[in-house]
Amino acid sequence: MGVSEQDWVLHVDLDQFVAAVEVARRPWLRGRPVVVGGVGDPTRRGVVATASYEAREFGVRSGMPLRVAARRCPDAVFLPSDAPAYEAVSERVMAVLRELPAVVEVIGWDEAFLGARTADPEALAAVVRATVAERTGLSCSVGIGDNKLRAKLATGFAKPAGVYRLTAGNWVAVMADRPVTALWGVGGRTAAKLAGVGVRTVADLARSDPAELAGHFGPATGPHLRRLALGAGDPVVSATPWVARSRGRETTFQEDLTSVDEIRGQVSALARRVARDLREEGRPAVRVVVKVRFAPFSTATHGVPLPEPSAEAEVIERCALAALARFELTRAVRLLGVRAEFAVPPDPSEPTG
DNA sequence: TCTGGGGTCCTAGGACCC
DNA sequence: TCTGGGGTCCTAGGACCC
Repeated sequence: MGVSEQDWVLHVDLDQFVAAVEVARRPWLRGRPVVVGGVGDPTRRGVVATASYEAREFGVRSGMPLRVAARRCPDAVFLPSDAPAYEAVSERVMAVLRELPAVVEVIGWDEAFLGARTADPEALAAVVRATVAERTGLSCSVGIGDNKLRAKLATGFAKPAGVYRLTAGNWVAVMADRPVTALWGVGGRTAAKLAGVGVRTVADLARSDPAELAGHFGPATGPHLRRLALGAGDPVVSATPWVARSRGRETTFQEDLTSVDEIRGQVSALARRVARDLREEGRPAVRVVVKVRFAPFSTATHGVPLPEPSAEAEVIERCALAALARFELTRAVRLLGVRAEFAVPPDPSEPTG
């Protein structure tokens, strides 16, 4: 053996996944700007879930209001989100990945970590890309790293349809001068707060004092931010399936709600919908949380514990209405949500009695 | 520009207990 | 009188991600 084998993390991310699924079943859309989101009507409330690369050329980005997307790209084809279709395709892709010589950890519809021991991770990445393309018709990008953080960030440099390696060896050269938002887990709010103490780049953050960061961001988050800037991350890929902590449903109304009776009725409907999801999953909830977004855009939540674990529609509904009763419903409501929380799964590292 | 829907995790403050 | 010091649990809010 000429080259020594080593443990690698590969991050596989499907290119413009949702748009690609839609184009696959409507081949005449290939090459056109496609925007998926909301109910597929840019004159109504909703945001962009995914834009095809052709639409991105016009400055359309995910999270952008659909009406803004329509202004930037009037010729785009607007489609509604079809979650069940994307879930079905996602499952096929993950099944294909599991046939490869690697441990597969699914982290979303369109992405997964692969753990593998190999002397040539680029060769494995090429096999992943070719196999996914051949078996599903979808294009993906692959990031190679010595931990999950670096592999995930590497994918950003690999896109579209490429492969990139980011390790301790090139971390400083590639990342040091980038803004802190280049890190996975640092968003605009944290970046603004960091800028307030003179920290703008990944290098700035890497040389910050963890204790000082703890003072600004909390005992866990502060030091964690600095570890991110150093490129430190979890190197272990696990195939153990994820156990959900909660299930919820929420709706933004096309017209704000002002009638208390109507608000109650909508919360009842959402609660019954959640209860159905719980029964299909076969897991009882222990707590129900109601979310209210008032016009123009302020959000509050109230929750109530269930008297005992339950997935019964009557129980979930009654508790949701009890939670709703704790709000002062004096303003117009643009969104209502109901979320059911499960009992926290036992921590396998804790010894039991 | 006017802001979806699905989630997860962390933090701070108050309640409560000894 | 003018008031400890923790530890733990619960809740609401905030930040982030896809």
